[in-house]
Order: sequence, then C-alpha cells, then structure tokens
Amino acid sequence: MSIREEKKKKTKNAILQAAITLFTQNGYDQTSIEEISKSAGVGKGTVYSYFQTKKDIIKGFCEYDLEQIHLELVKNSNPDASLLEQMLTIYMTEFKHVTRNREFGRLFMRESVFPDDADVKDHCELEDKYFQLLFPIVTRAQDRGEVRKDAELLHITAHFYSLYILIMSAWYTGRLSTEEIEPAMETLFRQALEGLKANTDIQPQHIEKIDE
Amino acid sequence: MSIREEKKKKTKNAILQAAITLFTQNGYDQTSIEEISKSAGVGKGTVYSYFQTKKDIIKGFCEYDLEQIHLELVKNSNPDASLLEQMLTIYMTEFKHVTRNREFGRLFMRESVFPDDADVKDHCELEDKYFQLLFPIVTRAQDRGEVRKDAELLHITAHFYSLYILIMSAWYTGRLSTEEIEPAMETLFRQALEGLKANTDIQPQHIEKIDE
DNA sequence: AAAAAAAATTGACTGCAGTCGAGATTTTTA
DNA sequence: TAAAAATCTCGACTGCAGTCAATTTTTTTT
Repeated sequence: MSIREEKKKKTKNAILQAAITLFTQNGYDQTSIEEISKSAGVGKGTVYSYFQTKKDIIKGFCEYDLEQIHLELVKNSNPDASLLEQMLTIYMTEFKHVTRNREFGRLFMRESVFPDDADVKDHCELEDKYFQLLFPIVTRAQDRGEVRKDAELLHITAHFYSLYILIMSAWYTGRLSTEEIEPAMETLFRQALEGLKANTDIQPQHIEKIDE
Repeated sequence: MSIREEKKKKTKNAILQAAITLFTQNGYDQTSIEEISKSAGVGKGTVYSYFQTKKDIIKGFCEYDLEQIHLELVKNSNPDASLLEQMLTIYMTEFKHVTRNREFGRLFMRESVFPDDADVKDHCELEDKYFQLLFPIVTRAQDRGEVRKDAELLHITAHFYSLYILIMSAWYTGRLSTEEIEPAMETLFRQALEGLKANTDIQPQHIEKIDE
C-alpha cells in the first residue's frame, strides 16, 4: 500500500472516530463539521473530501457497522430453527444495533427507507447484499415445507422487512417501548405467517390464539 | 372573527401558497425562506411565527391535505367491498396523493415514519385519527367473517400500513415504477391475508396461486 | 377616546453546512 | 533525481436557516 493510501485510510478513520465521539457526546445538530475537523486534526475541507455531507458521516458509520453485523448474524444463526425464530433473531439484533443511538438510528432509517435520489444506488447495493443473505434462510424454510413456494423469495423477505420498519417507526413514535418490541415483533411475524384472514374453511379447533 | 384572527389566517395562507409554489417551481432546497417571505409579502421573521422550521411548511401542507383525502376516502368507499378492495383503494389513493410531488412526499414520509422527538405528539394525533377511520372497515370485515377476530384491530391495520410504507420505500428506491405499484400492493396485501406459511394441513387443492 | 397591555411583525444578526481556488504533497514521467 | 502531473489539504468565503430585540398593530382597560 502506497504512502498516500495509507494516509487516506488513517485520515478517514480519524474523521469518523472524531465525528462519532462528538456526535455521541454533544448530539448531531450540536456538532459542527469544523469541530470534527479540528478534533481529527485536519482542515474542514478535508472532511468534505472524505464525506459528501454531514449525514454521510453517519451513513458511513452505520453501513459499515451493519454489514459486519449482518455477516455475523447469518453465519451464527441456527439454520435448523424455524423461520420465525431466525427472522426474530436477525431483526431483533438489527433493531438493538440501530437504536443504540436514537439520533443516529433515526437519520439512518430515514435515509435507508426513503433515500435521496442521489443515494439510491448506494443504498440499494447494501440492501441487495442483505437480501442475498436472507434468501437462503427463506429457501430452506420453503424446503422444510414451512413457507409457501408459490410466492417470490423477495416478497416473503419483504413482508418481514416491512414489519421491521413498522416496528422501528412505532418505537420512534413512542407507541412501543423498548421492552415491548420483542413481543410485538413476534406477534406480527406470527400473524404474517398465519395470515390475517379468518380460517373459516379449516376445522375451528385448528385455530390458535396468537394475539395477547 | 376579530381583525387579528382574520389577518393571521390570510397571512398563513399567503405564506403556504407562496412556499408551495416556489418549492414546486424551484425545488425545496433551492428555495430560501427569505424568498418565500418576500413572495408572500411579509418579513422573514413572520414566516417563523407561523411555521417552526422550513420542513414544517411542507408538513403543514401535506397534513392538512391528507386529512381531507382521508375523510373523503372513508366516506366514499364502498362498505360492502372486500377488505382487500377497500384497503387497496385507500392506500392507492394515499400513494398517488403523497407522491404527486416526489420531494414533498419524501420529506413527509421521513417525518411521518421516523419523526423528530419534538414532533411525535403532533404526528401521533394525525395517525390516531387515521386509524380511527380504518377501524370500522376492519371491524366490518371481521363481522363478515373475512378477517380473524383473535387479532387486535390495531395489529390488523398495522399490517396493511406496514406494507404501504414498504411500497413507498420501494418506489423511492426505484425498485418499483409507478405502474408496478398497484399490482405489487395487491400481491402483498393478498399474501398478508392468506399468510406466508405453507398450507400443509389443508387439502392441497385449496391452495391458490397468488404470486404472478 | 386615551393609555396600557398584548400580540404580531420585522430585518439585522449569528452560526454553520458546504464550496472553491490556491498551495502542499505524493506519484509518475523522463 | 529533477520536472511534470496527479492528488490531497486547507481555510476563507458564500448563502441560508433560524433567533431576537426593537417596533408596529391590535385589543383591552379606564
């Protein structure tokens, strides 16, 4: 690695480190780029040669971090557990991770779910990688006869992802406290698997109570 | 109505009108508060006595507008149509409305789904009103035996809302084009009703193909 | 109807995000 | 290894969001 590349890596890290520290300490809005640059020992302009905008710094941090988590999660998850269990583990881990810092999480979710047009490409790549990790889990569940095969993988994955977003929203709007997240997620995931329609054409005794 | 209240109403309207016109014409970021104030014939400070922030102007516009749409929708919707049909009508109308202006819609969705802590209360009130409008529709579907009764109204409503958010996200990330929205929404809503699990314990011939 | 109180309006001001051209540093060329 | 080219660094500068104390307008009191 050349001197230049070496330095760039160090500088980028220093900026990221300084930014995260200051953001955590004083809040995102209360931290100026100039403070970050001073703390990282570089000029203000240099920060902008590593990150396009202030939001980008958070994005850079969260994305890198999440990618690590995803890889770990999928590796460590028990491939024989039920789809429900596996999805719960994955999305609860993701929830805990993203909400470690309320402010970062909010900015990250906003940008992830409703990205600026300029960031769409970037964001989709990350999401695609994620889906590629989830697909084998769903496929295995299909092979076990746990999940219908007449639905696209992407759609099945999308249902869980969609409920994850909903739950994040409920947390940010204060409708769910941190403790209520896990049971709520389980209920909703269960309902997604079971279906919302009344099971009229099945024997009534087969209906299980799912809601609390 | 006193002279003062009269004037306030007029001024607020003038600001909103000027803002929407300029935002639409030149884009949100390219429009400054000062331009808006000049165009509305007031001082810059006055704008801030009617709206707390720049984003608030968009919010004020969208919220008022949406509330009208909601009321109309629920009044005009056919109470005897299936839940699927009704939900599709409602959320497709909402989709079309929110995405009339791509930029406004994005800002509105970000703030609605992941609101700033300061805006949570405000936002929840609007959402609650919305849910109150949807509940009777779901209740009627339950009475018709279309939807399970062992699930909370809020949960059932939440499933559809969650898929609506997902679809908005897919539109903003370019995964779905405008024409693809309606069929995608129908597929996902259907799947939510039917459930994702394989119907192993039902007679196989009862399984319907839902995916395209 | 005049004085006092309350509320609304104003634009100069502050602080920060993001830009840009000049200068420093590293790499490539000769 | 010196000159030329490419890349990185910098902080002064621009433009705008949001604040605030002074002023004007309306309402209430006497």
